[in-house]
Amino acid sequence: MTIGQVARATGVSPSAIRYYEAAGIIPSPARRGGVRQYEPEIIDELKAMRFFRASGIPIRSLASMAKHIRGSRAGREVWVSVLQARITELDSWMREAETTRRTLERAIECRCEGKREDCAVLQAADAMTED
Amino acid sequence: MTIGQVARATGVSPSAIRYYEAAGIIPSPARRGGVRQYEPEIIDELKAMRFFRASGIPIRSLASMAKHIRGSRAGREVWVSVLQARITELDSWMREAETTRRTLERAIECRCEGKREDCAVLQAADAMTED
DNA sequence: ATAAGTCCTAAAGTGCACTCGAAGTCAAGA
DNA sequence: TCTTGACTTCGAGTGCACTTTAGGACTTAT
Repeated sequence: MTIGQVARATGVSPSAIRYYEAAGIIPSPARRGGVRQYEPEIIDELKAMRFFRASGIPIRSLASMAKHIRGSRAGREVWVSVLQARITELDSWMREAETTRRTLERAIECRCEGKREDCAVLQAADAMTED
Repeated sequence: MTIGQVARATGVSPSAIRYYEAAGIIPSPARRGGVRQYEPEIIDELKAMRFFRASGIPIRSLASMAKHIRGSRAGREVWVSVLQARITELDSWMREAETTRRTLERAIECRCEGKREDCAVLQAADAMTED
C-alpha cells in the first residue's frame, strides 16, 4: 500500500504519517523507487498510535513505547508504565477540573460588586497562591 | 508601583504583565518618564486574570471580557457567557477523560497478543472513527 | 566613576504536533 | 504528448502563551 491508501484507511494524513515515521513511532517501511510501500499491519499500528495520541500521550512517550512494543517481556512493562502515567495525569486533571468548575460557578453567581472579600474569583486566586 | 513590585505581589512576571497589557486584558497604566506606574487595584485585577487563565480561559476570551468588565449591565452577560462556555467545555472534557481513562485501564489489562479482535486499544480506535 | 539593578521596546525563540508550500520525480490515462 | 495525480524531500509556517535576548536608558550604592 502507498502512503495515500494508508491515510484513507486510517484517517491519519500522509504528512502526519511521515512525521510519525521521523519521530520513530512507526517503522520505516520498504521503498519501491523511493516510494513508501506499507504492509497491511501498519493500519492497526497507526490506529493504535492515533488512539494513544487522542488519549493525550505525547509523541515522545510513544517513541519510547514503540521501541519496546515488539520487544521482550520487559517491553510490556515500559508501555504499561506510560499508560499508567497517563492515567495518573488524567486523574489529577479531573480533580483540578472539578475544583475549577465549582469556582467558575461561584464566580457566575457572585455579586461582589467590587468588594474584595466577597469576590469568589479573588478568593480562588488567593487560594491558588497559597501552594 | 512599578512593574517589578506588581510582579512580586502577584506572582505574574513582568514580561507576562506587559504581554497582558498588549493583549488588552489589563489597562495601560500611567507612565512616569516612560516607566509604568500602577495603582494598587492592578493587583486584584491581575490575580483574577491569572485565575481565569489557570481555569483554561484563553487570552482572546479574556480580552473580550476585559472590554466589558467595567461596562454596563449588559457587560455582565458577556463575561458570564465566557465563564459558562468554559464550564461546558470542562464538562465535556471530563466526560471524555473518564472514557479515555477506562480504555487505558483495559489496555493495560489486555492480553490480546496480537489478536486484533481481542485488543482493547484497537477496539477503542475503531470506536473513535465511527463518529 | 562605575557597577548593579530596574526599567523600556521590538523582535526572536520555545514547545508541541503537525500542516503547508516549493520544487522535483514518476506512472497512467486522454 | 501532455496533463493529472500521487509520491518525494526539506524547510518554513501555525497557534498559543509566554520567555528570552539585544540594545539602550536611568537611578542608586560603592
